[in-house]
Formats: sequence, structure tokens, C-alpha cells
Amino acid sequence: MKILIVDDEKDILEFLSYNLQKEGYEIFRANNGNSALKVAKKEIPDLIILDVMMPEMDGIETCEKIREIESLDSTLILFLTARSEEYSELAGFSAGADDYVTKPIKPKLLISRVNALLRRKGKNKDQKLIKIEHIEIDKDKHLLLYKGDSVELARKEFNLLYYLMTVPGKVFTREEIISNVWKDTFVGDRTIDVHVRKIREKLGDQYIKTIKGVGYKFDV
Amino acid sequence: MKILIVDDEKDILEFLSYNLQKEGYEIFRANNGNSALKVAKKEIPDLIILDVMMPEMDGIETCEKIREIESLDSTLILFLTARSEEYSELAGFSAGADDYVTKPIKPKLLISRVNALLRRKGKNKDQKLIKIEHIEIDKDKHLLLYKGDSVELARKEFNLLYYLMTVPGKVFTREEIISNVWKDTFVGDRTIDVHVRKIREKLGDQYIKTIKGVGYKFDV
DNA sequence: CTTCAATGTTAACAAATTGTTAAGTGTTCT
DNA sequence: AGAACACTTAACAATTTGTTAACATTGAAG
Repeated sequence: MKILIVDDEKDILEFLSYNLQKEGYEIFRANNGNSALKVAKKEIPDLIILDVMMPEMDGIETCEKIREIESLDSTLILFLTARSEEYSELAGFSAGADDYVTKPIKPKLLISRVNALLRRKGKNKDQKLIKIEHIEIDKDKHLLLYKGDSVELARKEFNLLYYLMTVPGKVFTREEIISNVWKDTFVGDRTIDVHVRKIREKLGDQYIKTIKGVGYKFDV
Repeated sequence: MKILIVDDEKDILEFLSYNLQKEGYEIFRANNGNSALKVAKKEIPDLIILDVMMPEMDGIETCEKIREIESLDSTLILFLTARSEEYSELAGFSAGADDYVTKPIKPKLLISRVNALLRRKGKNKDQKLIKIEHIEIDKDKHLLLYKGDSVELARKEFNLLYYLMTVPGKVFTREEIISNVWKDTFVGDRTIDVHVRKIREKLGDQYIKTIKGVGYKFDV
């Protein structure tokens, strides 16, 4: 498991690195927002620990930018915040944070929170395997098998198909699809159709069915 | 669930009470229309079983008076009628009845009708899956199965049929149908008929019944 | 048994929804 | 930096669905 730690204070970076390394995590560091973005894009860490208070780009802003990066959409974000700046809890969550820890940092507490977050993420792995007839989809391996052969899907295509397969047969409205696959970004109506078309190209027309006026469903 | 039984014949009151009590319903009785109104106002039963033939105030008249009582507008009304008095079917429906059963009363039939009416009454709002005889409708999957085979319905057809099936046997007035299936859009008189016709084309004529002057109902 | 209002039927039209292509923009990888 | 890929959108085509008008039929009431 990879963890990226972002803080402008060298002492804290050292301190956290040491403690988390002991737990067996692979650690990356950055001392400002921009550098954090660069490293994150390259390493795709499982967790990013972000100090809220940083010069130039603060934690909130950095978090927002991270959330815009496609390849990091399964990365968890944990905030470090001073007890006084209670406001940041709210701001942090709305920027897309998954948890936060207040300073001064108690190593034991931090480690247990980090473990809990990452354990949860790893646990989900098992639930994220769906097999329907001769179609298998594995969310974490980002793998789609059709009759045993691997089929390459782009990220959005994959997420869309995966979402439809979570409840086979159920019709998902465009609204549901948008809010679950695209989260908070706003895209036009035809975007879904185009992605559906691409999946159909690769998998065949028969699996994703259009219910006109209602939505799409995955069915065998 | 409370049921009020109204009949001038003591034997029938006894017979019905016994059979419905066995099903776990709370039974109230009345042997004429006036007493029925009094009890109904007080107890607000979920269902009223009304004999059509009664001295003084007959079932039709009683039904009309019940329908004028606001607190009873969610109460279902089921008529008991002699096979000969076919006329009363129509009169009953236009007086606001939801279903009727002909005498001589077969306990099993009556109970199944009563159960069918009441089973849905309370929890209609969000029932996603309805199965009646060999017709199954699944709102989430937007799927209609007739004898196990899938039947394709357009959105409005589907919504209309689904709405009628939420309370099988109950007559829905055109007004009710319009306000539930069409919400706020205003459509012409023939629109419902056309949709009904399309459903009948696909499902057979026998399921959606026209009660002239009143509305439509789904029945097996 | 005629009348009349309600409902049934059909086909044409209008509207809504989805499909498709290609182009533009951004991202990732080498 | 450049190539390849991914994502989104616009523009238009194709399709399906919804509604209406016009006329036919039905059935209850006189």
C-alpha cells in the first residue's frame, strides 16, 4: 500500500514517514500542493495524508484538484488539521476528504485511522467482483473478462459497466448513472450514450439494454 | 386491519365474521346502512363489505354516503351481490365500490379478494414487485412477465398498467389515472383509451376492464 | 329499439429520446 | 515533446413514444 504524505513542515513529514513505514507502508512525500499533485499522478497512492495549513495551495484546494484527476478516484484522502480550525472538517469533507485527524498528532491514533481506512478499502476488493454468465468484472484489478478473455475498457466505460452490473436487471436512470459514475462533474446527455456505445462495441449489443424514457440496464 | 361487514342477514354476518376473523382481521358488524355509517365513522375500517340487497337503505345508497365521508376516503368497499342482480355491478362501481363478489359466497374466493385488496392498501406506495396470477410486474427492472415471457411496454403503458395493478380489483377513475400517471401534464380524453388499447393488444383484453362511466380496473 | 354519451380504434402527426460520427480538448505514457 | 489514448460535445440521424383527430362501436337509459 502506498501513502503520500503532504506537509510543509519537514519535522512532521519525518515523523509520519517513520511511523507509517514501521507499519509496512510505502511512503512518498511532498512539501507543497503542486508537488503533491505531481507525485500523486505518478504513483497513484492508496492514501494521501494532507495538511490543511500550507502556504500557497492549502490542503482543501489540493484536495479539490486531486479529486479532479481521473486516475486518483479510488485514492483516499485524510486531512491533518489543527484543533482550532474546526471549520476545516466541514470544508474538507465537502472537498472530498475521507477522514481527518487533529493536531497535535498522536502516532497510535493516526496509525489506527490509517489502518482502518486502508483495511476498508482492501476489504471492498472482495465485494467488487461480479460474475454474470460469462462476463466477469473485477473492480480493483480493473479487469473485464468476456468468456475468459480480457477486454480492455477505458476508465469511464469500466465504471459505467461496473455500476450497471451492481444490480443486474435493474434499470438505472440517467440521473442515477450521472450521479454515481460522474459524481459531481456535469456532463451532457449524449456522453452516457457514447460510452454505452463503446462498451457495446467491445462486448456486443445484447448486454446493455436501453429502456427508452427510463434508462439503461445490464441484463443477460 | 379492520373490516366492517354490513348485511341484514344474521347468518351471513356470522359466516363472514368467522371466516375473516380466522384470517386475522378485526371485524365490526352492522345490519343496516345507518348503523354501518355510524360504525364506519367511529372505527375507520380499512375495508367495508356491503350487501347490496338490504331493506331501507340498500348497499348502493350506503356506499354513496360512505363516499361522502372524508375520513373514509381511503377505505375500500367490496359489494356482495346476488348473481341475478347483474345490474348492481355497474351501479356499485359508479357509487364508488372497489370490487364485488357474487353470492352464493365461496369463502376461499372472498378471502382471497379481501386479502388482495388489503394486502396492498397500506404499503402501496413503494411496492416494486407485483405478481397476480401469471402476470408479474417489476418496477425497478421495468419488466412485465406474462406467463414467464417478457412483454415490452412503452413507458406510459408500463406506468399505467403498474398503477392499475397496485390495487387489483379497485376501479381507478380517469381523474385518478391522469393525476397519477400523467402528473401535471394535460392530455385529451382519448389518450388513456389509446394506451389501454395498446396494453390490451400486448396482454390480452381480459385484464384491464372498463367500467363505463367510472373508470378502469385491473383484474384477473 | 332508438338515442346519446362514453369508449374503442386507427392512422397520422408531433415530440421526445437515443444512436452515431467526427472533431476538439485534455490526459497519460514513452 | 509527441503519440496514443480517453473524454466530452455538437450536430445530425434514426427510432420510439405520445397525442390527437376522426370516425366507429358499444351499451345503458328512456
